[in-house]
Amino acid sequence: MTENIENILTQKDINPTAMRLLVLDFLLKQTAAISLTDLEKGLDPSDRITLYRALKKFEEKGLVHSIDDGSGATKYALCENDCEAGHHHDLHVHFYCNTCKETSCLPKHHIPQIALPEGFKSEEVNLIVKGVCNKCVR
Amino acid sequence: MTENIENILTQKDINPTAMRLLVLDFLLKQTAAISLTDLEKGLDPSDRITLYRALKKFEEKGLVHSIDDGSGATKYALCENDCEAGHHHDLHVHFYCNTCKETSCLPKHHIPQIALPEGFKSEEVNLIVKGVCNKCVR
DNA sequence: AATGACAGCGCAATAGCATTGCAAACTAGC
DNA sequence: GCTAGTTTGCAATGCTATTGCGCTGTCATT
Repeated sequence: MTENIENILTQKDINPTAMRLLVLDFLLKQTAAISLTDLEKGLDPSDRITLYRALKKFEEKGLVHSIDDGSGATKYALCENDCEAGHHHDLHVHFYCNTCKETSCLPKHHIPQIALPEGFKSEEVNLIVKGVCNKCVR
Repeated sequence: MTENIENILTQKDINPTAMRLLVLDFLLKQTAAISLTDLEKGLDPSDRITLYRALKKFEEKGLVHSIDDGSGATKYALCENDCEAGHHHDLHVHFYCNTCKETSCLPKHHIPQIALPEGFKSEEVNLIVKGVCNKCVR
């Protein structure tokens, strides 16, 4: 069981330490993107800085991607399989629910091509839709 | 001359104080969206808090809109004419230049409709394109 | 088995940003 | 001129990201 998680790390060239296994395990259980504070609360007696560095390492190695949803805190979520170190493919839409404050990925919804004016070169696109998610709507 | 600026404020139901005239005047001179810190530096011997509250007031009254470009600092830019108090129409794309760190509005590029999954309700869309702007590209 | 290099971890500390409370200064209406 | 309400400036708070440093455990080499 833990073998699985460990494999994920080693495949991404990340040393599987106890702390990192915990973090990855926690991430795998999430349905939405989580902030550093969420992670800290989820893994109670843990140091915030250590978790921060674990996430940074994961991001650097292409295991998670970070999302800035405008809530002030950076959110993190596991990447799709096709991400590589330093070369993210997270060109999908993120959804921020104004009610439950959860940020989730909508990987099926690709970001449409934006026609930029002459001389502009696009390197990255960030599309956040805010509203009410399917759990909060009624 | 100052008459003009004053009129803009009164039309938006904002008391035209000296400070606010200065802020609006500064905003009118900008080609890109500016952060609070930019504003503070541009109007040198001014209190950051006062400027912050001026911008808040402007935003509340529909004179400027705020943009979170992921740089950590909120940027502000004047609205188009069709904005009203509490009811913004800033559904245009924002461009963040990774080189000069400037954020500009691309009002001609409307945000395409995003088809959300069942049960999701969109209230606001935030589309930031990052790359190199026409001044920095070569 | 001892040693040394190194990675990871936890604590402390820093810096930048948004935001609020409070008291002084100012403005407008009476 | 006086009072009420608005605006301003200072101080302070809280949250976030980020870095430095020393301790600890691990692993390889001798």
